[in-house]
Amino acid sequence: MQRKGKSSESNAVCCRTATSPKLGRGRAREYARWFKALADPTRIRILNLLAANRDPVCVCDIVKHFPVGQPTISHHLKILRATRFVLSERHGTFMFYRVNRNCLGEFPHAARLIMDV
Amino acid sequence: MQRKGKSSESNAVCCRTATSPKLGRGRAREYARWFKALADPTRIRILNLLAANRDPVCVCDIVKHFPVGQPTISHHLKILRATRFVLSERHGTFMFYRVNRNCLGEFPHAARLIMDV
DNA sequence: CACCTTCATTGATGTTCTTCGATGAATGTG
DNA sequence: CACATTCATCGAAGAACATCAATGAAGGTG
Repeated sequence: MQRKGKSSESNAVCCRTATSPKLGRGRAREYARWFKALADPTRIRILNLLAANRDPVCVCDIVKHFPVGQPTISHHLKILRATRFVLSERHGTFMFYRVNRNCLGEFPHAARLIMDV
Repeated sequence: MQRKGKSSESNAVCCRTATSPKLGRGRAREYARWFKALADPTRIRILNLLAANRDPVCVCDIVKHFPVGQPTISHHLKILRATRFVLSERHGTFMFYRVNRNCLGEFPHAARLIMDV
């Protein structure tokens, strides 16, 4: 590579050397996991359903609105809970889920950390 | 929550019926694709590298900062470009990439559409 | 205590994703 | 025009993912 200085010195290849990313590999992995939780249409709509309901919703009621089985919904809920997008509480046999509205504020924050100077 | 008519009729299972998601399936797929573009640590760090450089950066300069090959970087750039997270322009043999800062504003917007009432 | 309901977990299957090496296309250089 | 360089694309391999049917666990009901 080393496209050579027409005269001499510059051993810069194409352009000038770029500044490295500031985000460490660990933190990038964290963010990726966070975004990956939203990288599925069903999960996005589960989140949207929960947001549309003021009160917590139980799993069987969520299942009714989607063309996938209950184990799949449980799987998605587990991912959403692990990333803090939803919160859960149990009442007897029932598990009630609700959206974690604190997450709303984290979006601009994450965006700034990744894409801002 | 409608714990089922102790006496008779109500065949409602657990609670009261929940409101359906407002986001259509098509739009949810769109958003999922958008978030999926950020669901990889390498892509997040590429974005962060481009954001850290005021001037556009060429592919070979990006490659230098990552432990993956040039075809892989090109693949990631293609995804980031398709989702408008980065913009590109060519100069001779070189392709220069830069972050699309307009995307910053889209994060809170998307979050509100999905998670807000 | 036997039974039912709700939900989570397991194991399997097909699809999608990340990565690689090899190749191709476009452009510049002697 | 022959050759080198930059970058994109292709095909393959392995990992990760979404989904399902079956099963398990926890709690309520008679």
